Amino acid sequence: MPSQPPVYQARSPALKALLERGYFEQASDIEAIDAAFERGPVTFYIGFDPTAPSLHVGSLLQLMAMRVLQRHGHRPIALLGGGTAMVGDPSGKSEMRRILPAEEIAANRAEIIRQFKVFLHADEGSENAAIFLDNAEWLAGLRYIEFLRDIGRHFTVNRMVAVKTYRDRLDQEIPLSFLEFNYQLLQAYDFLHLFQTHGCTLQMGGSDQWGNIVAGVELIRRVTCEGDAPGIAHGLTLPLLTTADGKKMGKTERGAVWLSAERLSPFDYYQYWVSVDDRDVGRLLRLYTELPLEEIDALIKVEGAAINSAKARLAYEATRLLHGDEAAETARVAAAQAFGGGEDWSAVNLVQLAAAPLKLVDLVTHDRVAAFKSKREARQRIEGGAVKINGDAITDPNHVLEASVDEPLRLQAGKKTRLRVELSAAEEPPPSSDAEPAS
RNA sequence: GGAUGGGUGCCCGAGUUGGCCAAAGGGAGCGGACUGUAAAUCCGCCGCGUCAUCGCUUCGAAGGUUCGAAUCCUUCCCCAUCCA
Repeated sequence: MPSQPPVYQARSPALKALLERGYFEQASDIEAIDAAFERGPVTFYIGFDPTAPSLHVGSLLQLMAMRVLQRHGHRPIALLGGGTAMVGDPSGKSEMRRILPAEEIAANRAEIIRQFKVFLHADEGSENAAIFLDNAEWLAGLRYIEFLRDIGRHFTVNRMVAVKTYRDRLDQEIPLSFLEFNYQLLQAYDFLHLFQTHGCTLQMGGSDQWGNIVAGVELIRRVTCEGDAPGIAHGLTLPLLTTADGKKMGKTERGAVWLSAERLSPFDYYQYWVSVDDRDVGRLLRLYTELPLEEIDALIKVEGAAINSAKARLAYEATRLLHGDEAAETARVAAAQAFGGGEDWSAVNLVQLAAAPLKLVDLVTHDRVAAFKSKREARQRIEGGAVKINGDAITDPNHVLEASVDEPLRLQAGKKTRLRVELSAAEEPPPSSDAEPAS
């Protein structure tokens, strides 16, 4: 059973904000964390997995929480798991993950750090400027024997096996490799390292990270209690978001909702938020925007279709935070026109193709449009009335489109695809060139 | 290394007396209707193909038997459990 919503009355503004906005799931010692927040700036960290070329809205939740704390004067460390990524976190996974080559992980790093910087300030000279680190720095050079002796001895397998992540895997008799089994030690070691080198006393993470986080808290206690100044560290987890219909937040069939504009245009990002389930709007406004709570309450206190304006606001604010005012405004206008039956699509994405005359099926499956997966499917959908041009359904897949002279075609394909298409005459077809580029 | 049970389409999961299997069923997804760019519901689609009662490629891999194989044989690879 997930723990009940905490009734804890926070004294520190920082914790209060986390609680009110819904970022809190559970903590190792909530009162101590509260007290620490009150006492002064706390250095805290969250680890991010660099196995994808961009973060997505799942990790955005963590960033938003960090942002809240940073705004309250605490110092965030965004840790890139370049080292642990080579091991692979088994948390919440039923199968061993593909292990990425080091080069690929390194290639993802720059983009992810860029995204960190959108949400966390790292201003020179600021007390609580965010710090960006990669645990490959200290993990890559670890020596096995030393690690076992210094760190490994603080862990008992009995305890490790009791951790939910591992226990589930064992109970279900799904193989858990020794490699994965070590993940927890490495993450605990990260925390210890940050504790010792940066005075980091709080680790946060998704609720699936609970076991790993607690392991770090305990490791710090064990290691430091041997010295003269026992150290105390804490852990706090954020809820694992699921949408009202029970799916993981941020996953669509078209893939994850990426933060990178190259992988998901601001318009599509905006669209993601506009089309969330009614029941999720309030929660998402609290988590993914910085609107005051009273304003959010007012927005969602409406009946029926009026909730759409709250969604529009959610989409606008979320897009603004990530892509900036201008992109958000463009997306807003484009969406309002394209989906509101407007004819002014000037803000809608424009695709220019030099391919006229072109059959409708070919247009709709063109790489640059990609509304349907295959021609076969496209044909079926077209015949079913899924495609409209300039507002009129066209049900003949072989309908031929000529070059658009005056203004681009307004193409509607299925529920979500809205594009402007500028068709110009095809260039001289390369004479059946098998003259492939010499390579 | 040995024994046993397995590897089917995005996922789960039928199918193994050889043809009626592009492969049941469910889920997910997609499209349509209804709506509010929501949910629920209903209908349709759901390997690919120049648009097809046609073709091509799929049932771990490679061969083989056969008029014909996901279904039989051989070898190999992988996974799980137990034993060493």
